[in-house]
Amino acid sequence: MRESSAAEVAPKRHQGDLTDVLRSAAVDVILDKGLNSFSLREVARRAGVSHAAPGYHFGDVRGLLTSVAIEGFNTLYRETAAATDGCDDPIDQLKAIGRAYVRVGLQYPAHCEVIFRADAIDAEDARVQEAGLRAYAVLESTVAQIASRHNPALNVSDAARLCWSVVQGLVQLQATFIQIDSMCSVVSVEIEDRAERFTELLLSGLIPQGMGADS
Amino acid sequence: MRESSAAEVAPKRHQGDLTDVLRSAAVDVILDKGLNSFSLREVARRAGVSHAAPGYHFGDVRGLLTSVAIEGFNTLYRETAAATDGCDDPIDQLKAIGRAYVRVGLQYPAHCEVIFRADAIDAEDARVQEAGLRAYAVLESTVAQIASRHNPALNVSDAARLCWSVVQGLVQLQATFIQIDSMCSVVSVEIEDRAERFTELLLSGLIPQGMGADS
DNA sequence: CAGTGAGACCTGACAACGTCAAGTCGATGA
DNA sequence: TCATCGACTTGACGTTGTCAGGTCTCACTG
Repeated sequence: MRESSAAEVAPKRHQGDLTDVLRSAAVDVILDKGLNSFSLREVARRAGVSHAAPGYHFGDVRGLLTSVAIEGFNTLYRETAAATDGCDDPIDQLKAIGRAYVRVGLQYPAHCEVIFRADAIDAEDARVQEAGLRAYAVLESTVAQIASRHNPALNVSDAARLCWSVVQGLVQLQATFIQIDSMCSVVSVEIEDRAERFTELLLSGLIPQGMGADS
Repeated sequence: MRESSAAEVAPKRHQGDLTDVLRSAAVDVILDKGLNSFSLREVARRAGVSHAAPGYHFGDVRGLLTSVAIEGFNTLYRETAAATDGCDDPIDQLKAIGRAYVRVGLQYPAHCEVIFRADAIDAEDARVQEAGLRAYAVLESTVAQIASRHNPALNVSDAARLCWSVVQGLVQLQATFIQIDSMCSVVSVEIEDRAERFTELLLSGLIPQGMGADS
């Protein structure tokens, strides 16, 4: 995330990397206007450039959002990979991934909003696909380790996708959960805690007969 | 879903329920243009009315989409409730709910796309909240029965939300899964089968020591 | 049966948007 | 010195959401 100290005051020309400035302006716009009132012209305004500059660099709206999505996947990869780095036990790794995933969801909500919005980005873009696959691979390899150590019968692909669905659903539904809680006058659980509890519920299923996984 | 045999040819006046016609036209537009190139004017065009008619009935874009979301939640409630109706065993009920959920996702993709798109609809709308809660209650009561019969220690709220997250994540990620499969040259699993397998993976976690639940 | 009101929709207008074509301007290489 | 090229800008066009005001029809009153 490069600093954008220049280029924010008035229209200038021939900046080196306007793309970074534009992308981060785009994130800003998503954050406080939401994705469905996102506009290239607003991005241009915030970046202090002409209304057509974003189009020049990213082709069109999809192009810019796709670029944000790639950044998001890379962040997801970086964070989950880093989270698993410390620990050897794949079960701890899985918990760490769950926490990392929702943490990314909290810390970069704009990126996460864009990532799986297939109709808003160019999902066919090779760079998105590659970045996404790389992030997914972290999860799958952890699940594979769990399988080999604790449950050889486990279908790794299914289990990994189950985990992914869980965190993805959680990130998307958290707002709804909070709403339900408030309607039922219950104090809401923090999303990271929820992720932890979900992972444990999942785990006691992934491991037969409840061995391992000291909670 | 009322038939809209009239009002489709040319602008007419004082039709009884233009709202239904407009809502179903909206679903059509979402289906073949996607939610992010959704436009009220296109809806009006398909319904054969003036460009401002949708605005008159639904206030604005959010209003129309919110109305679609309510219809979606009601369908979800109807289908899941019907699915659980036949069987007594709560475990079978849960499986049936999972299947019903993804079936609704397949059959009414437009509604499902809208339902959890908090930024596109008015999530504060009381009717949406009520409809959503009603649909969720079906799931929670099934999970509660599972808990009382098979695992009294189970946190029902957590478990129900875990299940919800799973199906929600699954519906949203299915496209990505298919993409991954095709990149790995693997034949994709049908989403209903995937839901079935996910439910079983979940279940063997929800029930301690692997009792019950003949697979 | 004329008159009146209201509801349901239409017409017209406006600003904002995405996108494209064409222009401009600084740096770079010959 | 000049041509060229990349990085933007300017201007324009068609489309959109939304609002104000008009119009038509029905129901009802007297």
